[in-house]
Amino acid sequence: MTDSAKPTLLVVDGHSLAYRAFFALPVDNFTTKDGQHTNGIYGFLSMFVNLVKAEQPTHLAVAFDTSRHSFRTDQYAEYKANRSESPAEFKGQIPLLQECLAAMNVPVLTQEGIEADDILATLATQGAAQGFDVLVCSGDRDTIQLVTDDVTLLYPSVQGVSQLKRYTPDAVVEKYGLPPANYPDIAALVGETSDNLPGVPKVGEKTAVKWITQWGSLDALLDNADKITGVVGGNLREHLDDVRRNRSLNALLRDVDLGIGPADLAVQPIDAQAVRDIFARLEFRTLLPRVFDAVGVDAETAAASAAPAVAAPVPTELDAPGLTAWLAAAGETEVAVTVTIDGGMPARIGLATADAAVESRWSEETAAALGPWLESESPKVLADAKPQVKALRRAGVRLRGLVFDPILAGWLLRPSFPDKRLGDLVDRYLDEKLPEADPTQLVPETEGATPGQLSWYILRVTEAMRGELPASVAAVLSDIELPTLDTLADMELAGVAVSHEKLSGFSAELGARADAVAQLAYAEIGREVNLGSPKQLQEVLFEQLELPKTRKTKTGYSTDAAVLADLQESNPHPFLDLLLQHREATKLRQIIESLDTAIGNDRAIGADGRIHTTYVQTGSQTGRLSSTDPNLQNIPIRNEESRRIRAAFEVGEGYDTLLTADYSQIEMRIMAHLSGDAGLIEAFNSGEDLHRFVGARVFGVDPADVTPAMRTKVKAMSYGLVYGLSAFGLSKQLRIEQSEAKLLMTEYFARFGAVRDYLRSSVAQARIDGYTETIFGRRRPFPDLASPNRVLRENAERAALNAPIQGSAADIMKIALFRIHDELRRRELRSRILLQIHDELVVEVAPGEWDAVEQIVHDRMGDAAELSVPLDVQIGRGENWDVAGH
DNA sequence: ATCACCACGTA
DNA sequence: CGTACGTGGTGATA
Repeated sequence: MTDSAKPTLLVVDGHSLAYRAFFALPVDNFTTKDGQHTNGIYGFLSMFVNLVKAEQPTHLAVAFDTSRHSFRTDQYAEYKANRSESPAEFKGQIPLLQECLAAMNVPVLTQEGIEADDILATLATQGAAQGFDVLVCSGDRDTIQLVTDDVTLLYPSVQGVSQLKRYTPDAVVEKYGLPPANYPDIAALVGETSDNLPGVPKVGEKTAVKWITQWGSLDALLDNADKITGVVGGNLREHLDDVRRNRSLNALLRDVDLGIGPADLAVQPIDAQAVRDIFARLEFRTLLPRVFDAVGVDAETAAASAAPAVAAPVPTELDAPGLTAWLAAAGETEVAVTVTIDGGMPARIGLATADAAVESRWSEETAAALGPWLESESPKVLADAKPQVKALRRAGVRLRGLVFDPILAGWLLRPSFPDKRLGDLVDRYLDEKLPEADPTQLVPETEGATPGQLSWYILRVTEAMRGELPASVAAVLSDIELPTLDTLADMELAGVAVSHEKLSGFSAELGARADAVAQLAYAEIGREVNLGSPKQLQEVLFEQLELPKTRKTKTGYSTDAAVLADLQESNPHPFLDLLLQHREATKLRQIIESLDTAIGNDRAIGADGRIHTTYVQTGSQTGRLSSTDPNLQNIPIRNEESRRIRAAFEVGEGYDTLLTADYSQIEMRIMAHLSGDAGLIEAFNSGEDLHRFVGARVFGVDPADVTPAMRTKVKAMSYGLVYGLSAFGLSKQLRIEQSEAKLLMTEYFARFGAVRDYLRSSVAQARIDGYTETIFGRRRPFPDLASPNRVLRENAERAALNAPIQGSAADIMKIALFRIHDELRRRELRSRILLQIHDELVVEVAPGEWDAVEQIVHDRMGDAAELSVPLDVQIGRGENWDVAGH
């Protein structure tokens, strides 16, 4: 039992315990979606938080080995030489575990040439001398020698890392028959297989203890070795040097110069935000509350632990004249604005400057007082501005002067785990807790922040974030994202007209076909199964029909379309084709149904015969938009039948026609620009079809002699390049031998070598910087480029190779998007942008405006960026999206 | 109800 | 063993 008056020092051998956890926990249950194994990290942290909670140490450190090399291997090259290389799946976990500990503000100690246990021994010795109760936690038996009245060893049992056995001096005597200080003597005689230290043959623990007890010490025993009788006596005499060597090596260093001592290891409050971040990356969910619990902070208040929160001002409720006066006083200072929304319309509005907050109900009078200021260039900050901008527009107010949106800024800073709510940003950048009402309570204990208070927080978060925004990222925010936000609000409000009649007719047709095909399929196999269930299909295909097993998935064997097509080729069966037909019909029908229910589904607008998607501006890691509710960026186009869906997207009433505009090969053009490859640049400047031009070069023929097969091959190669395609992937896609794919790549790079050089150097630069950058300065971090896990690292390499290309294309499209929007408005044209599908725009053109609109769209897309190759824009026109898209 | 997984639509 | 997304069904969990 520890004396509660004494401070408690807990020192842990991180490496050995994580290694035990690695083997104790099934790796399959502890792997992130990217493929990072986390079982060792999880097991260690799980044990560690239990330990901290149970022991309540006042001082704490975790030690790690630096490498296999140490002063012991210098003395004896065979030391631990029998140990096999630790698995790669484990190695990669140590740096991540150290990151977790750093986030928890737990000191991580390492020393070149010194093993973790020597660090433990040094700290334990110093701690005991300085009046600490010391707890040593290690999986290495040599640490038994450290046990004294002041030092207790916690040793993992064979059952697992969570069961720790306490070794006090009494417990050591009970188990080994000798006091802790003599344990190394026994170990030296017996030997330690795991350290590759052979002992005296035929001498086990029993004999060793007997000898030491008899002679009092190892030295005395060795001095009197000639007095030992029998075979073991002879063995001892023959292995005296081994025993001396073992004893020398198993003595832990107690005087390592660590530069710090036990007193420097006082337990620190954890960095709750950092813990959340690293746990999110490792996909640990249940561990988070346990960590907060162990350190005495509950998860909800953890964020507020460090800094004392400044109380938000109590906002003053103002009427219309009050608002006018307040705004006049605010002048041109930056004001944060929060609009609450009810039924799509503004309900309340809160305004804040650095030292004051006011708010008001939205009414005709207050709107009239606020309108001119909201529509002025006076600088404003809104968090997640788009829905608020939309609500204001519905109320007839066009917000201008938006200079910052912390949600967008947060996404630009960390696109992989964007903070979605203001509360997340308050946690991260202010280290405070945003007051939020508990939605589960009818009468919440804590009131949620009011709009005025929210605005006050927004302003403070903004100030904190500006300090962290690199200039190039700040420029992306103000020059690209904020103007885009404004445009997207109008696009979402406009919506796109979709014909319910066309859709419902087609849906019924497909439904009837799906049913008929299903009946035929059932007949083929003699029973009814759920054709939508991969699990049931596996039974049919691989058990009943005994078709060859296909690509493995996590839960069995794949039944996807590519696999079924392969099966149809090798083992033709009518069921396969029927299944494919059924899949196609049901998939199309499902898309149609979801579109149909989305028509006029926007509560705020009512049924207007149009679909209003939501563009998620923070929806990608590369800078692209995403589209939800419904997703209008994945409407089918590939085959004739699916185009009937596009035909249902029509020009709306009061408008004349739809215009589609798309960039042709924008990513390859960006590649040409970034790589500066003379051949590729020439290809785009020549006016020749890109793939024909490239094909001619690669195959050494005239452009006119490039066959369709050649064109297909170089086209696949060109597109694949942007994604980091391998020879294996290329051969699979083109269904050619790997050797041929390899040859194709060789020939391609022989002609377009600068492309390869660029791709390589861009990944290399990302490895140095830790992030990639688009032409316009948008960044994307890639921590996994440094991972020792090959799969993880190579995935990161491909994504890093793609990010500047896809991201630059997204930047260019956004620039074109808002410039078109702005010019249409400036010239007071009624025509409006409806949709953005990454490299395509759909515009609704008002009567008499075609020529002007076509010109604007073409030119603004064409001159959105100045590259070393032209940006080619294809324009289409028609009464519906299908026709216009041709 | 919520989650993971599979499958599949787009650029 | 090619990047970036969102949706919907199934089947296993709670």
